[in-house]
Amino acid sequence: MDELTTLQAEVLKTLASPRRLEILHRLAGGPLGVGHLAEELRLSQPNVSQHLAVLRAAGLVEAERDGREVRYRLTDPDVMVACGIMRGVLERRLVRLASLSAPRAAGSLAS
Amino acid sequence: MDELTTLQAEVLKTLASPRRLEILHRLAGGPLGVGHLAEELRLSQPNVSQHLAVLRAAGLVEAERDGREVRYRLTDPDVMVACGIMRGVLERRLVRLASLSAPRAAGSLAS
DNA sequence: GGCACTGATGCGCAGATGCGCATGCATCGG
DNA sequence: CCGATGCATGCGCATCTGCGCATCAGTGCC
Repeated sequence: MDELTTLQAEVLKTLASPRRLEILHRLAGGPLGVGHLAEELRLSQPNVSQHLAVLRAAGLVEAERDGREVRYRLTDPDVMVACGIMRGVLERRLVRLASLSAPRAAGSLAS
Repeated sequence: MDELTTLQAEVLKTLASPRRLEILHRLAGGPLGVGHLAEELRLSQPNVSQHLAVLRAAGLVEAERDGREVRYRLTDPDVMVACGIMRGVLERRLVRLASLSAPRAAGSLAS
């Protein structure tokens, strides 16, 4: 029905991978080559390349040749802002879970 | 490696469905019963129920019985804020695509 | 208790995804 | 031209997901 919703689901599906999230986080610090990413993330080069292809197809990253290397960079940093908000929510959730199992250790001030 | 990243990927995977996104958007307007959702979204009741179960497992919604009905509501509205940001990005992207195919009709002011 | 209503669950199939692995393609140096 | 480097692609398999359908379970009314 709503095309925007469909598109958003596609993008979210692309983001819904720990490896791709890691890749994006690295790219948030600046453009990087495939080999560099593969080394830092301890992943095989083909694997990283595939994930980057997926991210590129979703329009989340852009590629640019620089000599023999191919530099990838974030297309739209705002996406990472959205991810950051979500991370904040999840962090709070983890803290909450931790304080439930050990109330006197954490934020029991609230009660 | 990073547990937060893994958790985030799980949540994103849960969000990566047009139907679930629609459900969340409806719930953003207030708690609703399963049948109500199914009717509005033109989906079968079992289907909606399954999606709600998935959303509940991810901690995105919470359920509460009210008589025979089961009211579902958003656990954390901030998640929808993140979704909103992403929607904004995608909207802009769609506009950009439209203006590329018909430059004189849209935001050609920029040039 | 019996019945109607509302929601949850089990099952099976079709389609999609992620991964490792081997291989193909482009670029640069000799 | 040839080898080396850096990246992309194709393939096959194991796994997962979403959906429809039928059925089960909880609740309230009579």
